[in-house]
Amino acid sequence: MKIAEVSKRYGISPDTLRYYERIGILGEIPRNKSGIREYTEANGKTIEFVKCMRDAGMSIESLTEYMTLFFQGDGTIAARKVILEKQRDEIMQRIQNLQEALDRLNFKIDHYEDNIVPAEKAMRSAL
Amino acid sequence: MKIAEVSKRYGISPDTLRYYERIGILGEIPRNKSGIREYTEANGKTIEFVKCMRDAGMSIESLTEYMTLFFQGDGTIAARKVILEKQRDEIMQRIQNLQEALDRLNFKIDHYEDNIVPAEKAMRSAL
DNA sequence: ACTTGACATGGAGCTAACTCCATATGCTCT
DNA sequence: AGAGCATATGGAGTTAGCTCCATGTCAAGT
Repeated sequence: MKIAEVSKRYGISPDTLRYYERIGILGEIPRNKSGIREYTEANGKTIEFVKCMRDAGMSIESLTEYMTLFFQGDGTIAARKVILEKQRDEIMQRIQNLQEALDRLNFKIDHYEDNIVPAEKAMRSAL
Repeated sequence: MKIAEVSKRYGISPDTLRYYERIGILGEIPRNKSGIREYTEANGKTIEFVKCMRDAGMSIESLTEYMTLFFQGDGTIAARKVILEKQRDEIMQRIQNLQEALDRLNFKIDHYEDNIVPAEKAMRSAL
């Protein structure tokens, strides 16, 4: 598939796809005889993984490091696992932060009711 | 308390604290007679909230909007609630993304074992 | 009085991660 | 063939959110 379709399928702009390729995150994307990118299904899988990790806050730097190792083959499996485990820990930390903020927001939102109701009462009694 | 203590207590650099103040996120911080900031406990509560929301990915822009309304008093309660609810939805979405990435990472990490073990066996048999 | 260290201010600088642009080439349709 | 549209490339520009710096003031210790 061409870049426009990949862009649409994964919700990543063509510019960003070319950028990812340039910095080595996607490996080499095959081209047709006139130099146009023809993404394979395997490329699609990579892109989906990258998108998922980016959405989870993994840095471009870590992704580049991971993918570079990946493209080097099986000899790098142990090193890659270390990166993934570190990433997992960061994500768990992030989930904890988010949960804390969520609890706090829910508490605040619930208590806004306590304030709004009297405020509305005051308005009504002012009529 | 002075800026250094606040910085240490909440893990935010003095530069960032001054920056937050400048863009209106913290309101006016009281000064002593020689112009030095003397943060009150209330300022501390605000800072803690800001830190929590920033850690949860709330943008500076949204925080500024929210805090500006907050400092305008009770008339803005309804508007503030809307912002918090929107933020809550974003956080829930983010948690979902993170959970998805986490599942994926755990799956990958578990399967790395499947690859590493044969690789290690190969090494041992090569000795 | 002098040195030292925390603090203040305005503005410049920085990093990550895109995003946009000018220019060029190629495919497709009529 | 000409029009119109997708794509390619190299490089500049953008945005968010800080972070650093030069310069200056002030309070406390010696």
